[in-house]
Parts: sequence; structure tokens; C-alpha cells
Amino acid sequence: MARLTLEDVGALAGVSRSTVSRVINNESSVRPEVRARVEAVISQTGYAPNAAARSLASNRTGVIGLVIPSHVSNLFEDPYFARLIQGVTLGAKQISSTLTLFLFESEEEEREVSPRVVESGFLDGVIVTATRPGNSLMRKIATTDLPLVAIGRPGIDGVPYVDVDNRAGAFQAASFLRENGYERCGYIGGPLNTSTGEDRLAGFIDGLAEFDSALPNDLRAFGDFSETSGYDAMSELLDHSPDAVFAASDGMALGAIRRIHDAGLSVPDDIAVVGFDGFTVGETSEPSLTTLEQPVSATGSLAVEMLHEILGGRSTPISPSVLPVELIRRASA
Amino acid sequence: MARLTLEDVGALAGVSRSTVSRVINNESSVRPEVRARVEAVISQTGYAPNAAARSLASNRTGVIGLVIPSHVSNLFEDPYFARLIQGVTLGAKQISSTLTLFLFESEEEEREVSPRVVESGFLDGVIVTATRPGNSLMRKIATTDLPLVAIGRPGIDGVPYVDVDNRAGAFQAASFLRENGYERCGYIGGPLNTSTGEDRLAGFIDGLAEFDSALPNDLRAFGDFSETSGYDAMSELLDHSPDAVFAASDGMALGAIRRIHDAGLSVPDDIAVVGFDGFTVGETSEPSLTTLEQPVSATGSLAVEMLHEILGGRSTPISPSVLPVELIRRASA
DNA sequence: CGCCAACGATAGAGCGCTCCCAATAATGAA
DNA sequence: TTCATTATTGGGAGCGCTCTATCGTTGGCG
Repeated sequence: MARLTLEDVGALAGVSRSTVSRVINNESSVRPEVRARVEAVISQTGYAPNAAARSLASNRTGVIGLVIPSHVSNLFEDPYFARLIQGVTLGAKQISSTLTLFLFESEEEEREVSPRVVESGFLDGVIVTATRPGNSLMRKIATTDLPLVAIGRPGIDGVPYVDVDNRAGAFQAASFLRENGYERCGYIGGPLNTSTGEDRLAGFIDGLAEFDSALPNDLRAFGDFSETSGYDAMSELLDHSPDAVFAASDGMALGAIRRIHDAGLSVPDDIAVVGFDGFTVGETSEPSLTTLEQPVSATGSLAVEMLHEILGGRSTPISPSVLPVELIRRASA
Repeated sequence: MARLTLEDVGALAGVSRSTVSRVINNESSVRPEVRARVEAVISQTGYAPNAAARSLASNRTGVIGLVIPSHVSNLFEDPYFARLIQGVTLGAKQISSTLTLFLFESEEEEREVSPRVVESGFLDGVIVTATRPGNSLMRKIATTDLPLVAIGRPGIDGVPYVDVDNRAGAFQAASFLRENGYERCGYIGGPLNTSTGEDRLAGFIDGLAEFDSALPNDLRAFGDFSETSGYDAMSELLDHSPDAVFAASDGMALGAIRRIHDAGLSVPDDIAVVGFDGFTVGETSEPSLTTLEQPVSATGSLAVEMLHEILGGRSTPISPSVLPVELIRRASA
């Protein structure tokens, strides 16, 4: 069967195109009786409005984009992105939008694809994960009038964003370790050109400072959030005999634990380990992981909500939202 | 600046709408000189065609959907879906399409959202992960004329699909274990109402049969592919003292190992373990995991390719594609 | 009984693009 | 030189929807 149009449905229901349109868009001023008649025809015929025509006429598409810039696609084994996508999907569903996904593998790809995406009017708005403050793609999008919300601190003025409280979380990790008597606390961080990398380091340093201790350079090592990078970073730290380590991701924390075990030491007796993420892997690891749980899925949903508000045409600027993280105490510290 | 239209660009270049359209769509019969002039204007102005208008006129959207039915969203911690999405994204990029993601959390949601998706003409085609043969959503889509490719054996006639060779992989696992002298091989499977669950069990049984051994019922246990379900399943098997276990996912294999360790036994000395997936977690586990590596990302890309062929209007039906899996021998067996 | 308001429903005019056909220019053959 | 033929180009007609201005009805009220 050929696809039905509004006009067809109208003919079947004995009303005009416009009336059917009103029924579909739930506008008032349709007599209940007429509305019922039209709705009956719609459900009988299984009519569904043509998305393209609707977008063309209304200038809205009901589609939002989730952009994950190039430098993270390797990290895709990280449950973080899976959860984030899940959260965004959830949020999108709530506002009856569909989600399109843009993963980039190189900056070149970003340059190539983004105009097509940004300028084509295909998207009502876009959410960009801001792993690197000042990311060029985001900067470019910010100059257009495409509604934009960042996930993570974007480092660009005027871009609304939602982030988790990395700083407070890391601060809490430091306090926790010091309060439990650990003296030589080491740090395994993420890349410093990411906002999470920066913030967690800063928070940890602040937290230690609160207890009048510092974070010497030789007790700092950096990875890329992955297990193996945590393992390698721990190798460096071992030379400087820490009695505790805070890793900026669960993955790195587990890598660190593996390295500690390989050195014949025990966790937490010889070295305590605290992670950051709160993923399920930490529940079943040996020992189970003390970690800071961040609400990843909620972050995604909230970003969509913020975008929705912007799309709704609110004029006052939206202030950033920073979600709390929570210390989950398990066996590793 | 207001958004430019074809007409505007034409005016700037001194040609008509139609000519600009031809240039953009790379059609022949435009004088090179004119083409250059138009292209100059386009790049100067940053003009990008309006996606909705284009779709409306051409009846193609350049959008494909990836549908993940309800019953798997819990399993989202599983790297499988992350990789699959990555592969599909890659494939989509290759054919200059954008990817939209549909995750469902309940069958009700499927029923509710799917008409909007399927009938609105918003998608050129759709890829559905077929975790359960005969899934109702897929069955419904199959009756429409929306081009469809399944990932995994769909259990519906005439639906083209791409799958990994679960059967051969499990067969290989059985052979491997028997050849290495293991006598009492246990099995930890996925849900039997999934095609992977079915196929891996069948292949394993066949493989054992090749060595004149059977798979008694008390050496079978089932989980949902997750780590914890593997742990629980292993608890059941332990009562029947297997000397080897084949788990239908890496996650369950790791859970099984944890359970074995908790029982004070060693892997592989007391009980050997073989997984299925080939994810990176198995590289760093203790002991590292012998497993069957499946090409997840390639599966996704290939599905897109198949869809593309269908969209290209080939008339001959497309035959299913089954990708090989490979045994990676590490330390656990 | 007539007038006006309020409501309900309709038709017209696009949205920006593709597709098709007609018009024009350019080319070559006779 | 002229006419047929081909290579380019332009314009019209929609694609199916939304939005706005308009028209017809009904009902309340003086």
C-alpha cells in the first residue's frame, strides 16, 4: 500500500488536512467527536506522519545528536560511554526525540562531517562530550546557533554543561585516605588535557592539603583511564613506596591492584587503592574496590533535559549542573 | 545570518537552483567552469543543503537505525554492545549515513515507539540485533517494506543477517578441551531463547560428541552472560566436579574463575576455563583467559554494508553472512 | 428576532529540495 | 550554410506537512 498522507486520512474521516494535523499535534479546538473520528481512522490505517515533511514545514526534527569527539574512541571499552549513551537515550525518549550518534576517529573526520551535521538542520540540538576543554569541534559548534549542551566542563564561556563533581570526589578520596591513617598517598590520574584529569588532580591535592600534606611529583603518575595504563602507572609509583593510591578511574585502579599483586604486595594491607567510577567491575574484583561512584547515566539524561529546556525557547541562560559523587567503601581501602 | 537555500547560492553564482543541485549531487553535465564557480560560492558561504527538504523530495534520508530490543539493555555493561555500536558507526560513516540508536527497555516501549520509527519514513533502513529469534519487534518490521538486516540469527525467513559462527566456535572449544585431556567438560551457557545461547550449546555438544563424549545435564548451567551469573552458574557445576568449563561469554568465564578461586581451587590446574568473546578483560585477568574471539565490530560494519546493498536496490536476495571466530589460547586452559 | 463573539474547520501559501521536461547553446555532419 | 544532434541549463511541479488568514456556525444576550 502506498503511504497515506494527511489529506488521505482527512478524506477518510470526512475532514480536512488541517483538522487531522491538529488532532495529531494534540491541539485544542477540535470537537471531541471529530477528534475521535479522526483518531479512529488513524489507528485503523496505521497512518504515521512523514517525518521529513513535518521537519521541513515546522523547522524542528525531533532529533538530537550525541557527539563523542575523536580522542576517546579507543576508550570505548570503558563502560563510561556505554552508560552515558544509555542515559542520553533515556532522556531522549522522555522528550520524544530520537538520538543520533556521532563518533569520530580523527580530527579530520570531525572537520569533514561536522558541517554536514551542524548546518543541515538535521538536528534540533546537540550534546557534546567535553573530554578536552576547548575541543575544537565544540568550539565550532558553539559559534553556530545550534543549541548545545556539553557533558563535562567544556572550557568555553556560555556553553551550558552538566558535569559530575570530580573535584569534590577526589577531595573526598584524599580525606578518606588521610583519615584512615595513610601517610604516603599516591595518585594515578587521567590525561591532564581533560577536564576530569585536571579536576580530579586538583581535588586530590586540595584534599591532602586539608591534612597538611602535599602530593610530591614522584607520587603522581598518569594513564589514559584504561586498566593497562593503570598497571603501568603503578609501576612508576611502586619505586616510591606509597601506602595508598587514588586512581582517577576504576579501570586504572584495577590495573594498579594487579601491579601491586604482581609485586607480591597485598591490597589494602600493603597499599590501599581507591578508584573513581563505581562500575560493577569493582564489585567483583579481588579485593573489591573502594571507589567514588559517579552518576553517569543521570549525567546523560540531565544533559538532554537541559537541551530540551533550551529548545523550549527559554531566554535566561542555563547554569551548569554539577552532580554529586559518592564514596562506596569496599575492601580495597 | 539566515540559512541559505539552493536558490540563494544559485543567485550568487549566477546560475539556477537546478544547476547548484546538480553540482551538489555530483551529477555530470555541468560545465567544469560553472561547477567550479558554484563550488567556490558553496565553500565561501558554507552552504549546506537542508536535510529535511532533501528527504522530502528524494524520499531518502541518509539515516539508518540500530535497534537493540528491550531484553538486553541490562547487559549494557557488556562490551559487546559498545563494540557493536562502534562497528555500525564505522560502517554508517563509510556509506555517508548517520546512525540513530533505539534502545528499548520494555516490550511496551517497543510497541509504542516502533510505529513512529518504522512508518515515518525517517529511516532508510534498519539493523536489528536479534538476540532472540523471532523477536516480535523484528517480526513486525519484517512485514513492512523498511529494509532490514539482522545481527545474529533472526529466526525469520527472508531476513538477511550477519552472525558470528557461534556453533563452530563452541565446537572448537569442545575439541580443544578434549584434545588437551579434559574429561569432564562443563558448560555455562547464555539464555536458551537467544540464538547465541542455542548455537553455542549445540556446537559444544557436537564438539564433545566428536570425541564420543556427552554433556550430561548436571554439567550444564545457564546465566545471562554477566559476570555474576557466571559465578552463580559455576556454583552449580562445582557439585559435579568438572575438570573444565566452557562459558558462553568472557564475563561468565571470569565469574566462573572467581567462583573456582573462592572454592579454593585453581585455574587451570583443577579446572580449566574457556570463554567466548575475546574482550580485553580476558587479557589481564588472573589467569588470563583462553577464549574464542569474535569479530564484533566487523559484524556491525558488515551489517551496514549489507543494508547498503539492499538500499542500492539489488534485486537478488542477500544471503546471510557468518563470520569466523578464533581460539585465543591464554593461561586459563 | 437580530447582532456579535467565540469557536471550529477550511483553504492557501509556502518550507527547500529533486526530478523531469522544455529551452537554449554548441557541435558536427551534410 | 543549414539542420540534426547533443551537451547544458532553467523552470515548473510537486514531496507532505505546518501555519495563518479566513470563512461558516453556533449560541448568548439585549
